[in-house]
Amino acid sequence: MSAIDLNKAPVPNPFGTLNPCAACTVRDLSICQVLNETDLQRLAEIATTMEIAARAPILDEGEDASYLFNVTGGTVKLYKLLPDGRRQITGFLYGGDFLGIAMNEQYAYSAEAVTGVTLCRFPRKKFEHLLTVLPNLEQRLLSAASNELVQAQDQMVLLGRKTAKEKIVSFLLALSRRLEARDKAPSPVHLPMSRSDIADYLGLTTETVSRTFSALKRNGDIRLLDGGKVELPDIEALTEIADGY
Amino acid sequence: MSAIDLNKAPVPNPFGTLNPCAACTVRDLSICQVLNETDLQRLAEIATTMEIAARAPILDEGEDASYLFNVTGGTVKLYKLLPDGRRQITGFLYGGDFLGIAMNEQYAYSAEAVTGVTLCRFPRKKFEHLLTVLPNLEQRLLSAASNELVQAQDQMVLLGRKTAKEKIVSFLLALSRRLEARDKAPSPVHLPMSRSDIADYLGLTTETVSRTFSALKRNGDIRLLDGGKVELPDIEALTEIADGY
DNA sequence: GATTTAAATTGATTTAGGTCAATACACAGT
DNA sequence: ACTGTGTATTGACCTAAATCAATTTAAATC
Repeated sequence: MSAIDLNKAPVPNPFGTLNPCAACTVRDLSICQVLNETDLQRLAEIATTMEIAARAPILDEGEDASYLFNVTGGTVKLYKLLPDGRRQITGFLYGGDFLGIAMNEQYAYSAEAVTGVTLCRFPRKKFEHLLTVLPNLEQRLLSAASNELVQAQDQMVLLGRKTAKEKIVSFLLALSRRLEARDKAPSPVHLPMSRSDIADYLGLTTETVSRTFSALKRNGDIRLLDGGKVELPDIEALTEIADGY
Repeated sequence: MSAIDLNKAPVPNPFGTLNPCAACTVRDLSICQVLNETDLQRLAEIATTMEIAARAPILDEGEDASYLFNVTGGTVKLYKLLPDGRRQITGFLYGGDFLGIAMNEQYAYSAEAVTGVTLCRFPRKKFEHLLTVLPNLEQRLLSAASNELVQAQDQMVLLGRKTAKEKIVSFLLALSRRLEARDKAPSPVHLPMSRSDIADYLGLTTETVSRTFSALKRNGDIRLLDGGKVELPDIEALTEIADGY
């Protein structure tokens, strides 16, 4: 059974026959950005908007890849498991991110909602057909894949060669840069995920994550606010820490 | 100055006005596989074949990404450096692999020839233009990017969560599977790269790589032949080791 | 607001893999 | 064959982060 069946059923389009994209708050951040009204309509026709509760599974590694998704709100984690339960989180997705570039006939990883999540779901076959007739969209997807690969390589450097402190600071800075890229203040950053998720993303344990946060706090490098917010008082200084100067 | 300038000058097409692709031994493994005669000719028109000596640089991180490449022979390593010299090798490329999917205006990593290497070089602007008129090629590139992303995620699991032994065995098995995918015997595998390269690929030190090879050998899990060849006597058993059962 | 329950933090101890150092080996050049 | 230079291996020791084990804090649930 598909993991998605465990979740709330697709939400009926609240705009009746209207294009749901009209109300999409992340359109300009997503792959839809390159589509004109006509083409957007064609994509909307194969899309279903959905809401997923926090902690609910979205898809499971190895499952037939029947659907692709656009994350329109909330935070999603992607992860892979080893047989004995060791887990590596390969990425976090936020509003505007596309879910499903990296796969073949089966999903190559599992995905789970970290917070409440809203998604735009596309049947894969139909989506792939659209790709063949919307060259803009295919180009945009290639560009997204290219960016993801660059990020993946940075993450390999982090996992293979950085210390715990450098890993944590790199992670915080990546979130900060993401805010900047969207014309928001680079600090504070929000951490919707648990210490254990952060640990599994950075190749550490929860204890080491916690200790490292405490040490950074003690040293004045960061300030832990409530609601999972972290203030970065000196981003320059943090950048030096992240790259181990 | 471009790293490529340090290498041997481009080799004049040895086939005169003939399409050099006619003699390409890895055409069916590369992105060219999807092109018909006419389109292949168009790609060949913007291509220059080159030979790079072992250890010579091919491109440098941060440099303007003026060229893209097809590896037609030999082994290439891709890597990123931290300011203090720590190195992470993000991948090895072999005949048929495409070099340059993951980048923006500048190269996101450095590339160096491990062995003597033959390349097919494309000016990026011209290549990108060709993409817009050869939809097959763009599709193939997207599919290549997707596969690379899947591989990158596997590598994150390896770097973040596997033990030294699991890392080494996973690496050997990946090479073995590559041989199988090309209808060759899955053992022995060839290791053209140094212990230090393997270490920087797996997030280990040369000493640990060496010790782990020795332990695997002592245990009969592998046999070290000369010429950098490694025999894998029981691939089933190694697969269990690689995933930590 | 009181009561569970889960998540985060901190402490004590262990260990896998790193570091430092000394051979051993391989092969390129004479 | 001999010699030199870089690479690989092995040994002794050390340390960053993991593991094991309490607490403390925060967030649900009644």
